[in-house]
Amino acid sequence: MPPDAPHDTKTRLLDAAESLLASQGIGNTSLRQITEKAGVNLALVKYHFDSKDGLVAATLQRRLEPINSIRIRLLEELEARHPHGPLPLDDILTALIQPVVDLGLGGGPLGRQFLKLFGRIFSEPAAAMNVMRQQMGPMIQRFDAAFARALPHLTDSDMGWRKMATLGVVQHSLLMLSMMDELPLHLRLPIKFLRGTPKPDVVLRQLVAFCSAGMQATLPPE
Amino acid sequence: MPPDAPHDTKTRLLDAAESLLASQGIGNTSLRQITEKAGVNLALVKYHFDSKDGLVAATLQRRLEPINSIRIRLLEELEARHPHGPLPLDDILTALIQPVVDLGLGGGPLGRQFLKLFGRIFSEPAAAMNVMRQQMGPMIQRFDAAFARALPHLTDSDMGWRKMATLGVVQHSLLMLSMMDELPLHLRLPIKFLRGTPKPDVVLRQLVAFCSAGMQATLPPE
DNA sequence: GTCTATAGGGTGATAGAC
DNA sequence: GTCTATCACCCTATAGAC
Repeated sequence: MPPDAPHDTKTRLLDAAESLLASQGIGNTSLRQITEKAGVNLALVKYHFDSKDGLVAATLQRRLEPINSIRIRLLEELEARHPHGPLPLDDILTALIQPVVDLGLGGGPLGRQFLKLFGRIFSEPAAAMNVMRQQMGPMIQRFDAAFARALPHLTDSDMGWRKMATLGVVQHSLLMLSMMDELPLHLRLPIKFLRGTPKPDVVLRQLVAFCSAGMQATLPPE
Repeated sequence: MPPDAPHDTKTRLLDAAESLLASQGIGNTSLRQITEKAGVNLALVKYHFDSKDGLVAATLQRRLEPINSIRIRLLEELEARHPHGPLPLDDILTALIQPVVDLGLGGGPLGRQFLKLFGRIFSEPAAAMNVMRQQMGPMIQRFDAAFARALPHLTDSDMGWRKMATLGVVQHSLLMLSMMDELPLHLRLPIKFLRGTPKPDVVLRQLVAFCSAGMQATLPPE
């Protein structure tokens, strides 16, 4: 237990869980590892979070909620600046991508930890899926109208494919970035073009450019 | 054990492992579950694959190897058709994406199973990473020259970001598609635009269009 | 809120007989 | 190649004292 560990038991459990879940995955992390790292008694997991699933869900929720709040705030500000007519696509994508990139790469190693956990979310089972439904679902739906205003000529189906692809770009790129400092050099094939940790604004610029172009793609005839 | 189960023990273990690893993830699947499903003695895992990690690696390898062989063959055919000058970007992307989509969605439910396992690869720990290095790394490197010929004006760094984003699109979209028939309706937010299983050529067309546009994106000034 | 103690079960690995 | 049996350890959940 580090000397500056928070005194609140719940927070200590969440911090320890976040770090271990990020580096090992959910299935491979035990409550014993978490409580030991937190310097907290095993039984307190049940008292504060009821079960392992409860702790995992709370860990995800703690970070996702503020990120999604900022996303929606940015989107609302954008809508206020453009009350009529089409919305600038790049600005919508920035509202979607900037908060998670900033929180992940802007701060210290804690943010990186969360990026990794976030990158894993879609691959992990039920516990994570519940958070997806509560946190990500409503957020994405909130963006639907904005995307439709920016690209009014797209069918629902075409738009669906493109939103899925956009989420994939964000998810995968952030997972790769978060793994950078822990992969041995010879395993860094997908990101060997990077020297050191990229700055948030560099990441944002690249991801927005790719997704924006993809969103506006012309489908070839069938 | 189904009546048409293969008689080869190794194959039975690989089949059972593939199905269980896909639906539960690596960390949440035990050797006992796998051997029971395979109708095979627990100790035979050690004999044939030495360890759980060995079995997991072999399971991934069995499917990735033929997919990556086809990818490289398609790429070579493309290069033979265009011995000089720029390569058509969409054709490169098709060579990269078509084999995995076809194997995943073209056949029966077995392919779908693999798609899910494949979609999880990047989130799972060391065992999977070894296969990445052996199977995916060389394959992606093989495509590097082709991409450079198609987009000669891109810097190495810009190209790196775009290749990463492209892999993210493929990885994430296929994972979502493979989860379709198992997610409850109310959890299908990211793919609710789909009715039923999409045909491989529809998926290919959408993914190639998005990635192709993203690859050719114009970066805004910093 | 926090603790001890334990129930009840799962885990991967492996020695050694056939 | 296949089996049984077992080792040594890990797991989550929980009852009940403080």
